[in-house]
Amino acid sequence: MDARAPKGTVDMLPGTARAWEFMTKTAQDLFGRYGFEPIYTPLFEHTEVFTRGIGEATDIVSKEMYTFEDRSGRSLTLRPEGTAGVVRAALEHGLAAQGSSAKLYYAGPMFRYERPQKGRMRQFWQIGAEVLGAAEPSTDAEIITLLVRFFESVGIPLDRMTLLLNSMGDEACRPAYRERVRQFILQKGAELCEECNRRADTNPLRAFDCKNPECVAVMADAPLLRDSLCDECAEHYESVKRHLDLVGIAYVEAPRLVRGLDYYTRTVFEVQVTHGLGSQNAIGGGGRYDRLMQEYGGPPTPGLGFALGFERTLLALEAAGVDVGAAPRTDVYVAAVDADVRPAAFVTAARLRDAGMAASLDHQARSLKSQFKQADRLGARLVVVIGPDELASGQVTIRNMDTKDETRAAVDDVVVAVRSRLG
RNA sequence: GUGGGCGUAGCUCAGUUGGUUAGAGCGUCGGACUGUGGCUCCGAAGGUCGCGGGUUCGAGUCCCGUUGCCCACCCCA
Repeated sequence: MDARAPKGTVDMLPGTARAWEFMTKTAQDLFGRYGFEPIYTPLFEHTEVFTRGIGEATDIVSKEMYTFEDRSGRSLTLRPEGTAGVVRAALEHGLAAQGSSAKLYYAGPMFRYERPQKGRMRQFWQIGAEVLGAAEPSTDAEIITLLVRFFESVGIPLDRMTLLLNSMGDEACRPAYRERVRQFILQKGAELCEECNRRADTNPLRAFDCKNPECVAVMADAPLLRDSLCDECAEHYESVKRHLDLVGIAYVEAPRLVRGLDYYTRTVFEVQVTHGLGSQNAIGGGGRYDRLMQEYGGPPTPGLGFALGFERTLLALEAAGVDVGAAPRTDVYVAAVDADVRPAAFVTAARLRDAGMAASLDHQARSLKSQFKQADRLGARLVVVIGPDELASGQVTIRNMDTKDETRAAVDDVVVAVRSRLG
């Protein structure tokens, strides 16, 4: 068989896995301080959860989903993002029912059928946070702050990230604006690429996302939503900015920032970095989705959240020269001189571990010399040597690997002796 | 879906105009007078040269196909 992982997936070997754990722990601690609680939702959902939530016309739904039928003929889809499932779960369990609110975070893999490249995988990991049942602009500022603080906490220098901010309007002002953009595109049709022309009817705002230089140039003259926000949206947006100012979170207004999921309303944001991501630039992003719960048939429930990518965050950290997650270091290595004393070494290591120390030993009857090499490689500060001599006198030898001092201790006292020597 | 680059030991790579037993560094294992590490020295193990065809007396080296990886487009985390 082919031992290689499927295209677009990777094994997270210990070095990467440690970074994953570091990021997860950082999030658990930080998000907890902001009042968020963990939630785990299924890795797959009924396909409709995503098609209705994310939007039929989006790239994700139209060409990137892992959709399959189970043995009963249900259409299921591996989650391409985390928000839809969390909102669905909140609806199912009434987590934000009747005016209550919920603050939830999750971490885990997402799946999108794409051509892999730097910072882009078919299975990729995200941490996300969602607030359901909160409409106030201070909530937007709070969750944006959390996102920025997370990146700071793991070690991305502030001067390497940019927070982009925009408002997408709501059902009161977006439809009219959308129509204006559509008209604009139709008018400029000849100057825009084929894809953008197609977008005119399906999702005109996405034309702002086109990287084609000519399209970018043309779209630069397109009407901006900022100039046609309804009063409520404009007010909300201003308030979000004021709250960010209050806590000193720097942002750059990006009136053309349009994110790839249809459920966003009002606030959208994205954190970009300049180094390490190849042709990608966003390490995290999110926004408000005040109509998503209704889309699922639930009561009107405002919501907002963000997601950040593990892989991209790690790339940004590496580019910034941040060393994440050192390998665990062995405190003490237990060396056996010959086969007769190996049971004693085995027991000694077990006792040291039971007492809370990190102990290692050889199981392959290697020479004493190679056991020392191993001890050195593992970074052991002490080596407990057990041999015929020691056993005869009921003692063990304890060598300090840094100073090379060797002392003896009674076998029965080895735990205490090692602990005191470890300081 | 489209385009470009690349696939040689566990890892990073060399392999001359096609020519005999495919190399190096690192890593691993063993050894350098009797039970002791980091440096040094010696030695060993380890390779279907991605896979399949073809050209040739002969191919890791050339041609075709295929597959995988990487990077980019698209879009996003």
